[in-house]
Amino acid sequence: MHLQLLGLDFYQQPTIAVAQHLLGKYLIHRSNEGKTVGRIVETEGYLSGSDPASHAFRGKTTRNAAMFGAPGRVYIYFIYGMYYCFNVTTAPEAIGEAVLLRALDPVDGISLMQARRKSEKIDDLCRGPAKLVIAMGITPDLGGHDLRAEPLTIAEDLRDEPPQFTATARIGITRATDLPLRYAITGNRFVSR
DNA sequence: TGCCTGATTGCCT
DNA sequence: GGCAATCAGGCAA
Repeated sequence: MHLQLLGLDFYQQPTIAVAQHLLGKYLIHRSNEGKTVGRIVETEGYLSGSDPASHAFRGKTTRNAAMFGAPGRVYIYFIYGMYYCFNVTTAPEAIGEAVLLRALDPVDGISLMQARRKSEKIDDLCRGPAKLVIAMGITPDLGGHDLRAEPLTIAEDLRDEPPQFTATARIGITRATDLPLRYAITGNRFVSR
């Protein structure tokens, strides 16, 4: 597979555009356990100011500080007392916006994903924001990491056509449930729900 | 200080 | 389909 790193300008696009353009891209993590690769098939945008479902809605805090930092970085947060969710920060500094990765198509390192997830089911390895974090071996110490650098990067396969996607309401939130900020590759079997 | 909720998941009925 | 697990942050008192 021929992969090429994304350019910096990618990270300066508006959050909604980034959420859509991340579809079809590859998330690559190299750890001492091995390499895992997943194709992004489902994302959600979280905006600033007008989006009460966003962690950034009430302003910058210790927890969400990464959202207000430089774009193209990792924002990872602890939720429900036991899980982590993985985001890519998007907007310029001081503007708290990010894109949540909700599902991946397992591409490489599948046996490692199965071991981490304690599950053999390919379809279920990365179908869900906390599941993909476990399968990819992403840990909270990667918070703030620059995704242009190892060990965790995002790349594209130039042979890929931009995928068709569907926009729907975001999942698992109780506020701003009307905003169509969830994007999923149309008909993809690895999309959550 | 105390209570409630959450960008979830998996187990139980 | 229902609900427990498990804890940090937000908000009321």
